[in-house]
Amino acid sequence: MSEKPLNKYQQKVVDRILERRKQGLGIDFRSIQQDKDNLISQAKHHFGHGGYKEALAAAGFDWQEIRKEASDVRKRQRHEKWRTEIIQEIQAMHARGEPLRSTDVRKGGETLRLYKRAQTVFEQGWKEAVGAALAEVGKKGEDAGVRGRINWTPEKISIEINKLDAQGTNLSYGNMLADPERRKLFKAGINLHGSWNEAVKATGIDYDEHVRKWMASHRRGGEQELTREALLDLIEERWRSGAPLNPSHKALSSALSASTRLFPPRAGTWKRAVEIASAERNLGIDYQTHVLKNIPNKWNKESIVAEILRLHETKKPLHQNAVFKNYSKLWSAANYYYRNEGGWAGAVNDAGLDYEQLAELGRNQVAEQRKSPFNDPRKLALALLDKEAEVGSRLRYSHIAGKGLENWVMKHGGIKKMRDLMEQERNALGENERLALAARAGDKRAAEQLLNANKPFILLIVNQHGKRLHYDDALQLASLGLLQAIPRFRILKGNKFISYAGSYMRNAMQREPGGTYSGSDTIRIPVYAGVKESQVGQAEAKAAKRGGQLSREAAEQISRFETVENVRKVRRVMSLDFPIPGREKSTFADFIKGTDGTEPEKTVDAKKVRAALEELKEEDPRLAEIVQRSFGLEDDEESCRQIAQSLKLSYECVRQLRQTALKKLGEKLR
DNA sequence: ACAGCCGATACCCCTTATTG
DNA sequence: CAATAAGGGGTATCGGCTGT
Repeated sequence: MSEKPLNKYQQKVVDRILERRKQGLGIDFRSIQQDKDNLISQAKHHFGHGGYKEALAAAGFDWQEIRKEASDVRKRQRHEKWRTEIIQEIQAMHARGEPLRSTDVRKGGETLRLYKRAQTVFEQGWKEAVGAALAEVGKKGEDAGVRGRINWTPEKISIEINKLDAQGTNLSYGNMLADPERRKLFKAGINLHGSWNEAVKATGIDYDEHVRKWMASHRRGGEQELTREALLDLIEERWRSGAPLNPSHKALSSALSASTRLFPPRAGTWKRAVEIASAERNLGIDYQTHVLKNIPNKWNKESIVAEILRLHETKKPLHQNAVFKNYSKLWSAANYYYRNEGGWAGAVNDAGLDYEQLAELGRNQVAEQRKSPFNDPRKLALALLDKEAEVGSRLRYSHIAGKGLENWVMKHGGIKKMRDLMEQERNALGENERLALAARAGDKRAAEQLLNANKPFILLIVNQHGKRLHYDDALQLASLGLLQAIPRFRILKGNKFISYAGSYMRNAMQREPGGTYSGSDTIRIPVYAGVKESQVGQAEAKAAKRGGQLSREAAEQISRFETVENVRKVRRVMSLDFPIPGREKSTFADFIKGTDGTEPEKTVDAKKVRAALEELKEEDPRLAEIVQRSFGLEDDEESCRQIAQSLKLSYECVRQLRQTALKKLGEKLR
């Protein structure tokens, strides 16, 4: 803030500043730099310390203000640019037929980014952006389903109902309920009028009449609404020819609907139709004995009471909503048989229970069930661990900013706190579960460790479920199964990894060998791993030589894998170095399973194994030989088939003998 | 090497709408 | 109605960049 008069150089600088200003150029630091103007260095030179700041002051500008002004300008420019980008993108989305409602675009990913940006650029946010975008193509936001929240009033409901009616929409309860588009209106109608029926009636439409008309006009092609006479004819004819007359019979569907129209009121109309036919045509049908007896009806008061008691014993909620939803047959039966005794409540009371009390209990129970598990911060921490594994890096706020998890995280003190809790929970996990998380996050070594650590378990599963397969195949399938389980494993569910993986392993092996499993699912690896890897390697090398083209020979070698992806996948699995029963003798102990299968991970001292093996040799040298050869204790390990060939036994026989041998060894090691 | 700037993003909190 | 999800506003921090 120099009060001193300016020298001529300084004056020149000030003039240049004013000149820029006059031309509408920016006079903030950045703009000048961007224009490669030497004004800054001039100012520094002539104004000394403080440089440009001083010069600005001398020119009568406040540095802070100029800065702010400039940043505002940039912001405006940026926003202007965004504005067109956003509008273009929305139009493109609209053209692609993608949903434009804020609830849809806010779900995450690119659209969420677009949405947030629209919020900063447009004063009224997303809604305005969509409106502007669609206005350019001559449409309104409503066309894309965008609408604000609706404060429903009876008037609005009536207007909407009238609109739908004019469009020829089926206003029946079932149709409204089924259609998510109309759900809001439907719910609002029920809320404000007590029932949908009332809502429609309040609009001045006769609900029953409407539904009847609609049904009639939408009758499937060719079907004619039966006349009264035709209906009676039909009943008579069926009765005389001995055809079944019970209403559940398929051939009677149109007759049934006609009966509701011809013989109202609705309930029991079929019965009435039959009775009328019987009376007018002198058929002498007794509905009760001739028709109803054909209907397999398990319900009566007794069975209803029994069913209620059964449900009560299994602690199922018995308030009417739950029963209506879960046991609709029981519900309608009870309401029918107890129609004069208080309906469902009457039935429950008849079962000797207190309905009011049960209803209260049931409601509470349901409310409890509905409560999110995340009320427990530890559960939330587990979910976050899963999430972290899913994204594969340290969990950031943006990963959970999808509102659902975010709200819970906030409720429990923010993400920093949750990170601590996550760490605690992680430490409380078992080794397998920790490894599974790491593996899911993309840690190859963790996957490898997981395989190694569970070797005994894999062997156990292979022995139990891989009987129909070549042993080595089974081993590969089982280990693939374990790997498949990794990305789908969720800590939150509270399962042990190994029990979860078990089902994948079993599934993998139980699939038909040679079956058409392709793509990202299981691949069957038919032969010995090392051989296959070298085959694949060779094939790829040859392919590379030919500039990516596989020779016929090479293609044949790998053709079992069907696709290049599968070949790669095989390579990946191989590179995990799955431990085919080892060449190092000391690892053998790992393969002996406990006979009860409860502690497959228990390992045994190698020396003891050797002793046990010697013992076995005494008892049954053939068993010992099979074990030695199949696990390569003396020499290279051999497959069951190889051993079978040299012993002149069948493959299956050798496999069984090996199993027996392992079992015996296991017992000796106890 | 260090400080300051700046835009973007991370983080947080409170209000309001929706849901069951 | 209670529980949950969405809406929307704010401050703090990050990380790239520049000038000293």
